[in-house]
Amino acid sequence: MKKEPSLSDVAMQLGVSKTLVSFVLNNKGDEKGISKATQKKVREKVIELNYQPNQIARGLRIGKTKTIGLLVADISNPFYARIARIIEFYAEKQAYNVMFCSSDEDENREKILLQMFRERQVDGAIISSTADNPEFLRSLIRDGFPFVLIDRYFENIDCNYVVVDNYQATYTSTNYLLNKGNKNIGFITLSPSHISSLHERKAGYLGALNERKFENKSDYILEVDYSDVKKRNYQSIKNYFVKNNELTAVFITNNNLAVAVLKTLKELNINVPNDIALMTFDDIDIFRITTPSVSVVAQPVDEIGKHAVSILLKSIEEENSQFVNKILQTKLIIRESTNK
Amino acid sequence: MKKEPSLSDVAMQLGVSKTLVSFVLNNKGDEKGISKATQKKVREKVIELNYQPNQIARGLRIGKTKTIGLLVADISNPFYARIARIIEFYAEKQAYNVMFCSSDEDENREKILLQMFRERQVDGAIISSTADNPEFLRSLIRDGFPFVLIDRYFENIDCNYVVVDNYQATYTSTNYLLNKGNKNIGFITLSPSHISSLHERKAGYLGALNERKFENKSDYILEVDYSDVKKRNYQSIKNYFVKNNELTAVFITNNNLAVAVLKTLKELNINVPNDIALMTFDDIDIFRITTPSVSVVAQPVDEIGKHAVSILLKSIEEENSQFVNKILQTKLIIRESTNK
DNA sequence: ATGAAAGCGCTAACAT
DNA sequence: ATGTTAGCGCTTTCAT
Repeated sequence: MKKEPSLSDVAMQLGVSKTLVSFVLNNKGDEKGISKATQKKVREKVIELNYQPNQIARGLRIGKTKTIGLLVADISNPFYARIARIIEFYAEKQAYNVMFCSSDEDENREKILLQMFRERQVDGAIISSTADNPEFLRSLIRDGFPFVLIDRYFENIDCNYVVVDNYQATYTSTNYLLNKGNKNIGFITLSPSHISSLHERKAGYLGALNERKFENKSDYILEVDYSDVKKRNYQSIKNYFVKNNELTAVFITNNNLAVAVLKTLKELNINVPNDIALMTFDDIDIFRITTPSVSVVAQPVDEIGKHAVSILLKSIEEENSQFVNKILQTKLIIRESTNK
Repeated sequence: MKKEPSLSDVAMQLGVSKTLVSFVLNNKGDEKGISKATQKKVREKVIELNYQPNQIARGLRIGKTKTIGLLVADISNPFYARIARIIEFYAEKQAYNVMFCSSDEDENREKILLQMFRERQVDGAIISSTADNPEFLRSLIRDGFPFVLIDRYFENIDCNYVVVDNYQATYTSTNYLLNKGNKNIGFITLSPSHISSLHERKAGYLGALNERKFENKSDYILEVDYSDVKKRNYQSIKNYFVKNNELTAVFITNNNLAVAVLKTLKELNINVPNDIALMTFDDIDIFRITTPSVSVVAQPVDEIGKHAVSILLKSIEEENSQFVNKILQTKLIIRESTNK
């Protein structure tokens, strides 16, 4: 790799100081009273040499890298991929760049990746945390490292977060299914189950059942290992449906899992919605074009990304800004899969 | 943000030199003959202070950031999201991090983003280029900036790339459809059409038709604007099917586009595969669970990502390594959508 | 077995 | 209107 021209190359060739060149390039030329003529000379030389400022050096000097870290379970999950795109969009508007990492829902990996982000001096991070014991988040707060949680938060940790009202979402959805006359409603979710969003989704489901005095059979709740879904091992799902064939509806807490369930039902020759109604979290493309199309709880993905970035950047740029907590509402979209 | 402890904090508190601490932390303690006892002291102090090396400073000093850039059209396209995940996986193994950007198939954006990558001193980049006039890639080569193209390459630019045999892929697919007795086979692709992969896919389709002496009506080829797909404006697709209702099969060159077509066909009440057979590029989850499931040309995504990283890192770490060109084979996966 | 000092490329306070 | 200089936190050569 050829050596790139540096500020001093530009300065030297022009017979001026680095300071001057730096001022001009940072648009402080007028403010600092650099003559128009000199400014022009500088800009021309920059183009001639194809000089590109070294942002690493700049970052070291000013203590900011204009980079933010994005830490999610899996960047290839359409929900997170979509969020990544939105985050990129808003970050770029303010000249920030984004670095991503996938934790694979592994708490230990999450810690390591976060540490890596910090060593690389990202100015802050957007995190979908998988932590069960989020002590390490406390230490981020103690150090004043700016971050905002998305999708999941922790009751006993006071920090920035942007989440949706998961309880309300599944409470409403379950009621919808009950009102359609379903008496045996299954619930399929992911483990690790300590994750706040999953936890609350389950609570919303149970809340709706209890309120209507429906018994909630524990058999009707299935927790599938994240790693099984990743490895496409759907045995537990198959067993679940074989065993609980009196179910008339099922709610699924995550898009990946819903895909797994749809595949399994297809294999088992169980028809949606005639044999069983189906509803899931996450409005991704796929659910609009399946036959039947799938009723979903849509998260306001754009809003999540937008708020996450704006809260983070505020947190980075203003010392001691207050923590902000944003709880967004979801939207129930009814399609064919719940239409018996 | 609290000031982080630095190397000299560690050194000072221990009453030793920065050099020594640096040696120990870079595992050169033994080689440099630092006594075991001192090494132990250093490591303990590091933990006590929770010292985290500043990789920006390190990067400036050694001229490497251990970061690679990933530039694609849209990180939220499942094909690219998947590749991103793979690239992350292999990069991490060698202690590299990845920064991503989406060009939106905009050549000018691509140039700017690439420049930004260079200013941020990424050690190299993996690029799915949208360029029509790829002169700026030549200047990367001139500067010795390491990069590898994926998905698309340029005939007259000698550089690293990892692509699939697109001609063969559509040639085989079209022949499959012809053998099934289809006489009027449509072809729906994206513009900008100069992109090598799209270009070759079209050539493969035409090649198969010509060989069998089938006339290729230009009406049967539809080019949809990338921006229309993004904006979910499917009017041209609708018109196409209304106009060409003698089609018995259609091949689509990209997953996003296929989703758009499936939605449109559903709206128009055109049944797949009874009214029309359908086949597309890219084996993403969605196509396995639709009814009917969709026949696809599967790209070896894992292989693409794996090779891209390994070629790039080699290119970064070895001066004057030869350019390598990898052309991978696709796999035709037949599902229900072509089963009349 | 350990340290001093230079320098990566930049910014900014302080000259002049 | 422009220049000198110190220093961000690290690595590494050369001393001792």
